[in-house]
Amino acid sequence: MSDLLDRLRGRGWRLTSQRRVVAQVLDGDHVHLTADEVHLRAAARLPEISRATVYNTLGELVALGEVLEVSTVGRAKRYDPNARRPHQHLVCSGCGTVRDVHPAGDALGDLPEAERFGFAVGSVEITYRGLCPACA
Amino acid sequence: MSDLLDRLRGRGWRLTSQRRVVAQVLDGDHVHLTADEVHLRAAARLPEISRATVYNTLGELVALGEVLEVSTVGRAKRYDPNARRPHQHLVCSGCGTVRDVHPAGDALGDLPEAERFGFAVGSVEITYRGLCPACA
DNA sequence: TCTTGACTTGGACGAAGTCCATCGTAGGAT
DNA sequence: ATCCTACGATGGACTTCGTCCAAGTCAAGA
Repeated sequence: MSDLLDRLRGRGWRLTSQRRVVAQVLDGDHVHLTADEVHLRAAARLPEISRATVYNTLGELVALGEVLEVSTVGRAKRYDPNARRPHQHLVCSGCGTVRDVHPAGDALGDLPEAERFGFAVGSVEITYRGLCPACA
Repeated sequence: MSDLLDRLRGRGWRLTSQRRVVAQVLDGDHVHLTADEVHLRAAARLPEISRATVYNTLGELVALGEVLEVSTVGRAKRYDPNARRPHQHLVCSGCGTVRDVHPAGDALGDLPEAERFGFAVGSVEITYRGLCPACA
């Protein structure tokens, strides 16, 4: 965790108490929180932190590549602090729960040259959708 | 197109002029429209159509599997009328252009049983990201 | 043609997220 | 140790995207 704070300081970040708290919340456990949940947990430690600051900080962490945005259909974005090990996501269509998964194939390689339309393809994002045991 | 209307009638849909117009708009050209764009185009043919009806109709078409929701990063959902042939999307990180692509692998099969956490996995959504020739 | 319940309407409502003017403070300068 | 100041925080208004609802309308079967 202090690793993260160190990296941020190394990039010229001012270490405000707000940013420290947001970083701590994200590092706390490996869940996929919405911005609102991050705000809730951050406010437990620093009651006066504002929503705008949480949004700003999350946006900056995403821009720095320290945190990933998980695109969800029709729900609030979720933030994934596990940006360092590549993985994909399994999303419950019922409750929105997100789990990290590690499929076997090579999706990038599976896209034939003829299908790339001259694009410089850099990444693949795979989302598996289904119902979790509780929602089934 | 009348194929689509036939299928919908076969499923017990009442064929209202509003539903007809939305179906026509979606069938018109193979683009990836937002709900608002669908409403705009539908209103060109049937000026008094309401936003609520467009949302309802799109939701029903998605539920019936006639249209796909494309998850976009942080913007409005897009609706893809090309639901009959399975395909994935190639998105330009520069300008946002979306192209349909057809990768070779079997992404669903690539997710090991041990990685499914008891979920009933039903679909995979793959998004390739990169820069199109114009943006590169 | 009549009837009826499915469909549509528009406006209020709500959730998620952005913007902005103003205030506060981290951290370098002295 | 204190001062300065630009960067960051604040909170409330605003925007965007979408849902809900009560009341009115109409497609299609009897």
